[in-house]
Amino acid sequence: MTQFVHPSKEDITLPGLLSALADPMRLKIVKGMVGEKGCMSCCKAAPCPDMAKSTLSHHFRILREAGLVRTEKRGVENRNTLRLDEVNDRFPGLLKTVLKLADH
Amino acid sequence: MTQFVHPSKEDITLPGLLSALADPMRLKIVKGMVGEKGCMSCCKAAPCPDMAKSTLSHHFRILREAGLVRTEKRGVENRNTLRLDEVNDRFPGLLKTVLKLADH
DNA sequence: TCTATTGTTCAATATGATTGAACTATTGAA
DNA sequence: TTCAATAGTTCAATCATATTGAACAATAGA
Repeated sequence: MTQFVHPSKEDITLPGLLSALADPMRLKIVKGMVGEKGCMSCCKAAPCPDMAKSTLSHHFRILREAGLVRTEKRGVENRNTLRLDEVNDRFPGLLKTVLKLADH
Repeated sequence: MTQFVHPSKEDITLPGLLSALADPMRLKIVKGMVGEKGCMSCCKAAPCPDMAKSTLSHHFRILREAGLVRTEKRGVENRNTLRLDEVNDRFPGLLKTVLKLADH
């Protein structure tokens, strides 16, 4: 059984968030999750089909450990939810600003 | 003679900025430069006196290449200026948001 | 039960960070 | 002008992190 580790809201840090969002792949994943109302399987969230499964898994782990994403196992796939309220509560305006600028 | 390489405003990228700001040392440097009206020598900007000179030099190179800082040689020391207007012009609100949240 | 699907973990390699040592360039004083 | 002090850069070595293929685990459905 795989257990997912999520930081509590208080343990979310600004460097952790920025570092997680600084990767183009992960930024696309997060953007995609906002579009899909914050819930997505790992495969659906993949911004690039050529990316190795293990790399994708690694990126989701970074997003989890940064506190951006909550992962739950649902059947055969993972259900990933953006921790929007918690992140906004701790760092107001950050996600909104970054995601707005992420278009180009 | 040492020549400093700075990206043009158009070449500043969001991942580059986020990645540069994701490091606690560099975030402190940038914060310090805002407090000092955007101009500072490398030594003065050091957030930690125990840090090796070469590490500090490396951090300033990252900040330069991200487009956050402009470095000019002035006598024996370097004059580092925050490229506030250019960064704000290209990614409006980003610096303000990040720096406001950087306090804690 | 057998197979396909979804994702994790592991080991190996490649890429980036950190530091001490050596070097360059400027300033100021003898 | 020569010498030492100051401020940073560059280089090479070491250490940490990212990336990927291969093997594995767990669930769903035939």
